[in-house]
Amino acid sequence: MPRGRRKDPEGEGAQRTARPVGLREVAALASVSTATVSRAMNAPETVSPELRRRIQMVIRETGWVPSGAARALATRRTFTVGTVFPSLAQGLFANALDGLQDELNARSYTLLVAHSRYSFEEERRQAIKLVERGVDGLVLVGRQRPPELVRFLEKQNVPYVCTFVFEPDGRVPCIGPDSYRALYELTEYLIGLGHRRFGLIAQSIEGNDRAQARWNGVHAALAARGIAVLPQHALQGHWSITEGRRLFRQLVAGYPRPTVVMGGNPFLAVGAMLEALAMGIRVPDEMSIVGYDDIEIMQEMAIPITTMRGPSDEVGREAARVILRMIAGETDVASVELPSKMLIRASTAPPPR
Amino acid sequence: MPRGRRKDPEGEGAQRTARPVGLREVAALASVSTATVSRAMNAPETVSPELRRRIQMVIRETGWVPSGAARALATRRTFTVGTVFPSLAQGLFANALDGLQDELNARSYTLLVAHSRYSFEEERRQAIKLVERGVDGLVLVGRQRPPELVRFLEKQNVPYVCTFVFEPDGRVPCIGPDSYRALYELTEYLIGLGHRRFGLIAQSIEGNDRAQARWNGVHAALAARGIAVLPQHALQGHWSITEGRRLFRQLVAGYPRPTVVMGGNPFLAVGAMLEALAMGIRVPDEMSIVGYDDIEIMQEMAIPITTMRGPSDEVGREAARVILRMIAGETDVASVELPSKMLIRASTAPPPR
DNA sequence: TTGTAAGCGTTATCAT
DNA sequence: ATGATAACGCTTACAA
Repeated sequence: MPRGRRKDPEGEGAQRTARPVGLREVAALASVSTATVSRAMNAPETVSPELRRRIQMVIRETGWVPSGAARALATRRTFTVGTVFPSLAQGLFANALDGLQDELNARSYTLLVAHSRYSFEEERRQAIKLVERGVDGLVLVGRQRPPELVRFLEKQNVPYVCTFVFEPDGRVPCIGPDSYRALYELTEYLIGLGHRRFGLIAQSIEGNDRAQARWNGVHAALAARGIAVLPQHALQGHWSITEGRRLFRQLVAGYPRPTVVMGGNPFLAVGAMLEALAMGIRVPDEMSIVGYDDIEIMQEMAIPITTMRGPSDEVGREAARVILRMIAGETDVASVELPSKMLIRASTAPPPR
Repeated sequence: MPRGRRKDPEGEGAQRTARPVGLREVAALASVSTATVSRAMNAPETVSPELRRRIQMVIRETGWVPSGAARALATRRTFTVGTVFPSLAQGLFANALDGLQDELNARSYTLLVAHSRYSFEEERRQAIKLVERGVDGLVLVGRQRPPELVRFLEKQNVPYVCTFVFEPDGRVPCIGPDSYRALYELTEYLIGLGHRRFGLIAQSIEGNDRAQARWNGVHAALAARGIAVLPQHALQGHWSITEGRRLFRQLVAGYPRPTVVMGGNPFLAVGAMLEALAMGIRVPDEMSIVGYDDIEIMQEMAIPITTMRGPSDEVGREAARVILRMIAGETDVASVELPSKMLIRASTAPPPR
């Protein structure tokens, strides 16, 4: 005769650990059924004002807090959205996270976060963990990921969106700037100024389709004009101001010098600018410098830096809206392209002579 | 004769929406009881290798993912920690979040985030929401908060820690730098250099006990030497580089000028420095400038800025460790002070003449 | 409008 | 070592 967990509610056994109040206690105290309490919470209009009042009182008095786990189990919804970002500390993602949280909060969703450290394998692990936790939807970064993960998400029927990219192929909504086009345009502007010798300093594009798309945009624009980049004029490294200085130094050490240097992110651009100033290179007369994306310091420097500003908190906000629509069951959710904006500042001019 | 939800598992009704595989299906396919499958997951050593193998196979084949909600309901644990930070986008908090996530992830906990936008009321709401979601513990910022919230957390028995502060009073663990002492020391250093006329630019300290503690430290150090700050030399505003410039301009417009300007955060300090350079004020000969906390640009500027570096990702890491210990039921968890470090750079020197 | 009770998918107790 | 089953705390179909 198997018995399972002992029942004994208010039986002889003097319970030492007073069970926390639950829906049942509230119902009992308000002299209604548990169903009514539940309705009073989730569909107040279906409960008579009188009962509603009584129930509210009891809830207040007892300080009852409904159990999310129980609710999730019963409804199969957690009202929770998960994100796997490469990093949480980088300005770009931190801003997006902030926007995401803002928008989710407004619809009383909660945000679960994880980071992948730019590793696909880690992204996969984290995403799976989030699905186990029961997230209703997922916000990921980039369009590229292991097919294994994609299959998993499809099988589990977890909706997700890709952010910071815009490569609509109709399968999964993308929310972000079209980095390719943004850099294509920025490059065209520079070509228009007369530049022909380009120097490129970028963070490593390995496992980073956003960075990849940016460089593709640059090269495409150059190729369209028959311009080639000298091998020693295309450098990759880490991302930081210090790294920007280092790469810039390396770039201008040889001959011929580029007439314009493009930084793949704001830090590299700031580093390049600082190093140029330190080396006594006159910007923009001797050399132009541009960046990608915008941080406050770029426009506050002695010579403000021309750049293409991407939307980052707006990516978060829009991603929230889109994923919520998918969760709500909408089937025709489209990708949304968020515009980048070219900010022409003092760091760019026609090449010397 | 009430019936509740219809049961009919594999009854006549051809279920169109195939129920997702669950523990039961796995158990059936492996020809074991659900209890055994559960054990194979949570205490493998208590299950015979043979069954373990069989179960693993079935799990792999079916792609079963355990339901976090059900598990949470049964165990009353979610393996989830929540945070309510004033902002997610600010470098300080973004770093802490990153460290927190890192450390939690290593112990397979997941992080739920919310932000309060520096509002106590919002902090309260968010914290309650997180508790409803079932977080096992909470990481908050600062020592000060509505007693209502404190009571709530105590009543619900949710452990929490306070970060970015160190004011151990034995009740709740604090993890952070002693900002008061940090700025006390920085100020003493400046006094030691000979400075007597201090200019202070800070972000608003309203509802921000960390910023408050910093200024208290400055004023205490000054008071200890009988130094007073002129009213027009203590300015408050927003936090940003632009704001730093604005406040600095305002500060030096009058007479007498301070011989040293202290910025309450890295952005204000950078702004002050940029404005000083733009105005042709020679730093540090004519005027010294210091900041609080450290961001990369501070040491990369033409004149690197002296500052007191606080630990920010370490705050996250340590907070994770401490809250996990509390969740584990440890009762004697102490506060931990994380050291600040004075970084003397080129922006400070004795006052002119 | 309100009540009854089954069911959500696990874990854990007890018996074997 | 394994199995049977109650319990976790809600929601909801159906009946009244």
